[in-house]
Formats: sequence, C-alpha cells, structure tokens
Amino acid sequence: MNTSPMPNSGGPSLTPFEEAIVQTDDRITPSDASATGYEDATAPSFAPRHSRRRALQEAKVDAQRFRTRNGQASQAGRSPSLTHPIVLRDLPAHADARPSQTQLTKLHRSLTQRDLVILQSLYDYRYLNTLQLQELFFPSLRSCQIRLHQLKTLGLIYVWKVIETPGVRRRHSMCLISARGARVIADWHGDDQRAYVERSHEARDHCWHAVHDLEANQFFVSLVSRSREIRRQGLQIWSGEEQVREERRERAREIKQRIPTPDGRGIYRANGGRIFFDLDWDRATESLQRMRQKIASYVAYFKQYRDADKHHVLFVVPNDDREDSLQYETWRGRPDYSLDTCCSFWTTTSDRLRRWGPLGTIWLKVENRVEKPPPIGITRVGQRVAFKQLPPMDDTDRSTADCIGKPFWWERRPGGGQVA
DNA sequence: TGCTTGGAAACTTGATACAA
DNA sequence: TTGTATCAAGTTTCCAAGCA
Repeated sequence: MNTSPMPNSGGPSLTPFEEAIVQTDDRITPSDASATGYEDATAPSFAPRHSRRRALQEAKVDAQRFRTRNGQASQAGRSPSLTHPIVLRDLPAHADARPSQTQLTKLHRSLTQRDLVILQSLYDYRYLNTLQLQELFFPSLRSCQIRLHQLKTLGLIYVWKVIETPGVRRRHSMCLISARGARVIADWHGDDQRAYVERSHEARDHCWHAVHDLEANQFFVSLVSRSREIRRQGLQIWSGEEQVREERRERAREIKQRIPTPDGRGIYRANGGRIFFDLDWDRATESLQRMRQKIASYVAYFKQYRDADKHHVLFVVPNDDREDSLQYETWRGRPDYSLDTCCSFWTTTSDRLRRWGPLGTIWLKVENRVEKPPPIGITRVGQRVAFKQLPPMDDTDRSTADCIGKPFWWERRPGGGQVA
C-alpha cells in the first residue's frame, strides 16, 4: 500500500515538511537568533527563568546529546504510536488531599511560572506524556523527568507508567493533573476550586480515551515543535476539547441544533495571516453514519459564519481506505447549492502525519462544491497542500514571538496555550 | 538488544552573605 | 562599595535498573 503523499511534479526530492519551510526560507538561523533576541536555536532553546547553564555542550565538542530512543527524538509525532497500551495507574493519597491556605501559599512560592503553566496545560488538555511536556517546556528529557518527579512528589500531578503489549515495552509516562494541582491552579486564578477539582477527577477516573487524547494532543505538540524554528510562524492558540465544548454549548442553545465538538481547536499564524482550524482525530472507532452526522453538524454550524470557508476542519484518519471513505462521505454531506458559506474540510492519514509532520504537504481538500464525487483512490492521486497553504482568515503583522513553544513562551503566556 | 526511567556526578550561573 | 566565598537551582551526560 502506497501511503506516501503525492509529490509535486518534477521537483527536487524534498520531503513535504522540507518543502513547507524551504519555500519561505524562514528558518531561524543561529545568527538570526542572536540578532533578533531569540535564544540560540541550536543550544537549549528554553529553560525555566533565564537558564543559568548554557556552556557545557559547547565546551564538550564531542558530547553526544542524550537520547532515550533511536532516531530523531526532537521530531514530535515520530514517537511510536501506541497500539495496545496499558496504563498503570498510581494514585497517591496526598494528591487528592485538600491543601490548607498556608500550604497553598507555600506551594505558590516554590512553583515557577513554568510549573504553573505546565499544571494549566495538564488541566486544559487532560493528558500529556513526558515527551510531549518536554517538547513544550524543557530543553532535555532528563530535566523534564526531574521536574515532573518533583511536581509528583508535591502531589500536584499524577505520573502513570505506560507499558505496551505484546510483551512489555515501556513507553513514555502519562501525566495528568491531580485534585491538589487543580486547587493550586484555581487559587492562582482566584476562582472557585470545585469546578477545577471536578475536572481533575473526571480525567483521573474516566481515562478510557486517554490514548485518543494523547494522539490528538500530539498533533498540536508537533505543530509547536515543527514551527519553533520558523520565523513568522507559530501556534497562537491551542484550545482543548473541554474549552471548545464549553464555548460552543452556549451557541448550541442559541441556534437550537447540534454543535460539532472537535478534539481541539487552534489558530496558526503563518505568512501574516491566521489559520483557524478544528482537529478531528479519528481512530476508525466511529461508524460512517456517525461521521456523516458529524460532518452535517460542521456544515450546519459554520454556515452562519462569514468567511466560513476559512474555517478548516482537519480530519486525521488511520489509513488510506478510511480517508477514501471519509472524502466520499464528506462530499455526500455537501451543503445545498443555494448555500454559499461552508467550512473547508481537509483529510490526511496518521501515517503521513507521523512521517512528514503537520506542516508537510499532506492535506487533501474535500471538493464538496463539485457535482461529481471524489474518484475511488483519491487518497493516492489527489493533490495535497502544506498546512501553511490553508487559506488564512485575515492579515496581521503581530509578532509570533508569543506563540506556544517559542523561547520562554510560558512567561509571556501565564494563561497557557488557550489564552493569547 | 531496545526502550524508558531515574540516580549520580559534573558543571554553570544567579543570589546572598560577609569581610575588607 | 567591592571582591570573594558559598549555596541553590537548573542542565547535561553517563550509566544502571527493569522489562521481554
């Protein structure tokens, strides 16, 4: 089965990801980094507060960067996908204990801004593994592990071991916020603690979809990781499923119809514009009928928006066959001809995503305004585009330095990734 | 052997205390 | 006020443990 994306005609043999960044020559070079105030792009690019250490790797010329697995660990999305994971839940009692006001004050004093944003991210996105947290916040996996261990010791997060069958193969541990951590976040914001604790209990007790959530979150982490060294590009907003559901629930009441709830929503800044997108991570566990309903709800919801075609709904599916089926079903669910506002649907496969990353030339548009259905095998013959080629909503010159994953981003974004 | 975690040692750097 | 010593925190590399 050919799962490679269709190359552009006759060009040099660049990967879709390389094409995506070479076209603009926008990579941040070390000289640019010092000139623009970016951290040295090759040295540890982020660290808590202002990193005190920087010279060791430069001093040791032959030093090999530590890797916990073969291959390019820094390329998010290339970690092995989980097939039969078993989560070993560990529930220390003190993680659920209610801290006194004195203890809360003490905790706040001992936590850095980065720690708070880590807690906020775990609250917002439910589950992140150690590798994903490292991509978002730490210069190395080891320093990430040490800090997470400290947060675990303080009872602010759970760190659950993940093993995979057949046999037993250790995978990166899964982290989620504890009730105690949720109270710290609520106290930080000056909010009532009950809703925060409730959500933390929800994540702790109902983790059947943890793998799905980790995979969906990996998409955003990959976006962050891939865009980190590209000037004028970055993930400005990453909203978790809960946040989107909350936002759209009110709208659903207003318009009295079902509202689609994606696995995440984002705003990506590229080429001076903002690309609005919803992510729907499909593991082929839902029937095609259910997918049809979902597509119909997207069409109905976005038709009320001006520039609806610039709201992009991205489906990531497990294989080519599923992508073929989804292309057809989405075309079948096309809006009425009298309706000239409809969101744009795009599909790709998880294999392409792993191989080329989200910025690669992997996105296949669903042509749902044409009369003829997509041909069988569209997944292999369709012309794909890069992420940054998705039509943006508007133009703006605002800097991308505050985007998620940029150096010290958590210091400029105390509310985490959901708040610009 | 491969993979991940975590302990230990070495190193850097900012903050602080203290003497001159 | 300045120079020095010490401490604490953060980071990296090396390596062992544990597992099949």
